[in-house]
Amino acid sequence: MASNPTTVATGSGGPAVDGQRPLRADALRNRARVLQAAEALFAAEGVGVPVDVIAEKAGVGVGTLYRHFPTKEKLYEAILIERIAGFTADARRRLGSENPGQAFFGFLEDLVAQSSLKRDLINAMAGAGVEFEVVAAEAKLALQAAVTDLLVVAQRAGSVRSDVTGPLVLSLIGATCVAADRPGQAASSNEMLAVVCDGLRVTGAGR
Amino acid sequence: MASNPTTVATGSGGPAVDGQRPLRADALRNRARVLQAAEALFAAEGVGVPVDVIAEKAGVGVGTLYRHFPTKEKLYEAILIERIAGFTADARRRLGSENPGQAFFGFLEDLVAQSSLKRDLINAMAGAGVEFEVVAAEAKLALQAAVTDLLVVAQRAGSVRSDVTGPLVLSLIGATCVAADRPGQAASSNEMLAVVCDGLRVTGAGR
Amino acid sequence: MASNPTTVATGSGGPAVDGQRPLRADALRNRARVLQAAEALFAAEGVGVPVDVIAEKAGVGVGTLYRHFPTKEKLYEAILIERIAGFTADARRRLGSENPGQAFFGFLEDLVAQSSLKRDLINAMAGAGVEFEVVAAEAKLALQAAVTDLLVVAQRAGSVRSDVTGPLVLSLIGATCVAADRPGQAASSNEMLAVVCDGLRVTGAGR
Amino acid sequence: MASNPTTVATGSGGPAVDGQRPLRADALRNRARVLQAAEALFAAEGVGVPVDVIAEKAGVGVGTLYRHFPTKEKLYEAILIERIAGFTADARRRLGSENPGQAFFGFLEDLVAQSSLKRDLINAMAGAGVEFEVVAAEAKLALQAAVTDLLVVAQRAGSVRSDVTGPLVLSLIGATCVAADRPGQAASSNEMLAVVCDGLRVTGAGR
DNA sequence: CATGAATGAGAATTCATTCAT
DNA sequence: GATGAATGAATTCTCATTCAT
Repeated sequence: MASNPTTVATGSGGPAVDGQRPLRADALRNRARVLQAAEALFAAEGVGVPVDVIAEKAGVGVGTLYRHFPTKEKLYEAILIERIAGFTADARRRLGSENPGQAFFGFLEDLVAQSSLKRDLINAMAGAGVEFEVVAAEAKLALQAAVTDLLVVAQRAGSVRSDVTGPLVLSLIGATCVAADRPGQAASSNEMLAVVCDGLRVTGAGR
Repeated sequence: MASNPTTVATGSGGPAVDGQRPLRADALRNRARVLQAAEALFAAEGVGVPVDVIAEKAGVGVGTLYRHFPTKEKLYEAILIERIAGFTADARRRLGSENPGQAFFGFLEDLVAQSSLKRDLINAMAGAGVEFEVVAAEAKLALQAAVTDLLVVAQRAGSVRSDVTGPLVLSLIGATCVAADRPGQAASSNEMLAVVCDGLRVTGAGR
Repeated sequence: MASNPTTVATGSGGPAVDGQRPLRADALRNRARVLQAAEALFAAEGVGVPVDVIAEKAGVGVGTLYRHFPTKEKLYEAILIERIAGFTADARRRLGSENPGQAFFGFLEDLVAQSSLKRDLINAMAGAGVEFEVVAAEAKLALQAAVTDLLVVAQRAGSVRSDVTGPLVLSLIGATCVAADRPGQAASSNEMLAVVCDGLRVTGAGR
Repeated sequence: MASNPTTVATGSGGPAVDGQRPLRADALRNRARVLQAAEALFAAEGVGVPVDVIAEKAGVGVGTLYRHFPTKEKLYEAILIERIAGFTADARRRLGSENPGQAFFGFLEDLVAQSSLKRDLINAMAGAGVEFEVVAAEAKLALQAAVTDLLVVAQRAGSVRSDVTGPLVLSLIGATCVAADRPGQAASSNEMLAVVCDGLRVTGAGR
C-alpha cells in the first residue's frame, strides 16, 4: 500500500488507491481541492494558516477538511508525501539517461527549482516532531533509494566523487531549498546550488 | 559568548548607547536575564514558547519583559542581533591570521558548530517577515562586511576561488545550519559543510 | 428484554402501529439495530456518544439512523419508552402473584437491578428538559398505573403502609437507580434499596 | 491544607488561604465572581454551559476564568468542594445538639433542601470520571467523617438503627437529591426523604 | 519601575444534522 | 430507502499584549 511511488504521485485525485474502497466522486474532488488549497496557502503564508482559511479557500467546510485529514498535521503529511513521491518519480525517470552526470545534476536542479515555490513546507516537517517523520518515512526511503541509484550511476561514470552518499546529497539539497526560501536571502538558490554541485564533482584539489 | 551579561546587553540597550538614557543597573540586569532565558528556551523548545514562560525562567514578570521588548518579535530580533554581532567579532578576530585559508574555513566551521545549538531561531527569522529583516539589517551588514574581508584575503591567498561573494558564503552557511537542525536529518552539518567548502575551494575541474 | 429485536421495535414503530404505514422488513430491522446499538452505547459510555458511532455500531449509515429518529433526543426517547414499557410489563406479570408483598418488593428489586446496567440514560432523561417528558409521558403513565395496581394489592395485604402512592414509589426507585450509578458511590444499590423498602413497610414506630 | 473545613467553607473569597501567597484583591474578587456565576449557571442550565457564558456572566474575560481554573473540570471541582465543605460545617455545628436524633434527621433535611437548588452539579460529578473524584475526595472524606459522627450519636440515642453507616446515609441522601431535581418528578424530595428516614429509624418490623 | 492579573481574538477540533449520490 | 460525505456553529483552551496595583 502506498509503496508504489508512481501511484502515490498520481497525487491529488487518482481513484481507487490505497486498499480502501474508492472514494465517492465528490469526496475525491474535495480531498483534492483541500490538498491544493493547503499546498498553496502553506507555500504563500507558512504553516500558520488557520484550517478555516484552508477550508474556505478549498471551498469546503472545516468539517469536510477534517473528514479527510483528521489533524492539521496529517494534512502536512499528505502534502509532504505527495511531493516527495513526485521527486522520487522524477529521479526514476532520469535513471535511464545516457548522460548520468547530467541526469544527476539536472535532477538536483529540478529539486531546488520546485522547492523554491513551496515555502515553509519543509520547515513544517522539521517542526512537527517525531510521529510525523515516522509516517513520511516510507516516502522518504523511496526517494533516498531513487536518488542513490541515480547517484551511483553518476559516480560510476566519474561525474560525481565517490565518497558522497544519497542521504548526504539529499541533506545538501534540502539545505539549499530551505535556505533559498528565507526572505532577504542575498544569494539565489542557483548560486548556492552551483557551489554545492562543484563540491560534489570529482576534484583533485582540496582533499 | 552569551554568557557575559554585559556583552549580551551591548546589543541595543547597553549603558549610554543608542541615544537613550542609560538604564538603571537592575533594569540592565533584567534585560540580560530575559535575553538569556529567551535564547535558552528558543533553542530548546523552538520559538513557540509562550512569553510567560520566558519571563518566568528569567525570573521577572511579563510586564518587565515587555518593558524591554515591546513585542515578542523584538525579542527575537535582539537575540538575533546579538548572535550576529558575536559572529562578526569572531570574523574580525580571525582577520589577522597568518593562514587566510584556514582562517576563512575555520570561521565557517565555527558558524556551523554554534548554530547547530540554536534550533529554530534562524527559522523564526525566516518566518517573521520583512519588518524583522529591516531592523536586523545593520547587524547583518556588519557581518557581511567582516566575512567579505575574510573572504577576500583568503581569495588573494588562493585558498578560495575568486567568483564567490560574501553574501553567497553566508547563504550557504545559513543553509547548512538550518538544514542540520532538522530532525531526522541523515547527514551531519559537518558532512554538509565539507562538501560546501570543497565547492568553495579553487578547483580546476567542473568550470 | 431488549435482546429480541421484534420486542424492541414494538416501542413506537412496529408493524401496523401508530397510524403510520407499516415499515418494510429491512427498515424494521434497521430500526431495531439502531435501538439496540444505542442502548448498549449509552449504557457503556454515556449519552455523549456521537451519533456516527451509534450508526456504525448498528451497521447502518447515519442517514438511516436519522430516517428513523429525526433527532438524537428522539432516540433517547425511544429507548426510554421501550424500557419503561418493559418494566410495565414486568409489573403486570407480577400482579397475579399469591404473595402481594413479595411481588411488590421483588418488582422494585428488578427495577433497581436492571437499571444499574444502564448508566446515564436516566440522567439523560433528566437533562433533556420538558419536551422530552411530554413524549414519554404516555409510557410513564402506563407504568405508574401498573405500579399503583401492584402497590394497592400489597397495601391491602398489609405489606406496605397505606400512605404511600405509586408515583412516590417510582420516584424513590428512580433515585436509587440514578444514585447507584454514580462512580465512587460508597453504598450499593441493594443497600440503599433495603433502607427504602424498610421505609415503605408497615411500621409502628416513627409516625 | 484545605483540610480545615471551616476555612474552606469560607468559600468564595476568604483572603490568605491555601499556603499560596494571598491573591491580589482584584484577583480574589474575580475568582469569587466566576465561582458565583458558574454555580448559578450550572444550577440553572446544567453543566453544558459554555465557559464563555460563565465568563461573561461573571463579568470577566475567558482568559481570567482560565487563569483561576485551568480547566472547566477544575471549576466543577472547586464548586463541588466548596459545597461539600459547607455541608460538613453544617454537620459539625449540629454535633453538640441535645437531641441527637433530631440533629441527625434535621441535617438530612438541610442537605436535601439545599441540594434541590443546585441542579445538575452532582450529576456533573458523576460524569466527570476518576480524576475528579480524586481531587474532591478529601472534602468528601471530611463530610463522611462529620456525618458518621452525627450518626453514631443518634444511634447511641436510639433514634437510628444500628446497622447503617455514614456512607450509606450519604448515598441515600445523594439519591434523594439527585432524583428530586429531575424534571417531571412526581414526588417531592420531602416525601422521598420521609420514607428514607423511616427506613433509617429503629423499627421492630421487617427485619 | 516591577509585577502578574486581565483581556479577548483566534486556534484546533467535534458533532448533530442535512443532502447529494 | 440507504449511504456516508458535507456542513458549520459551537466549544474548549492558548497566548500576545495591556493595565491596575
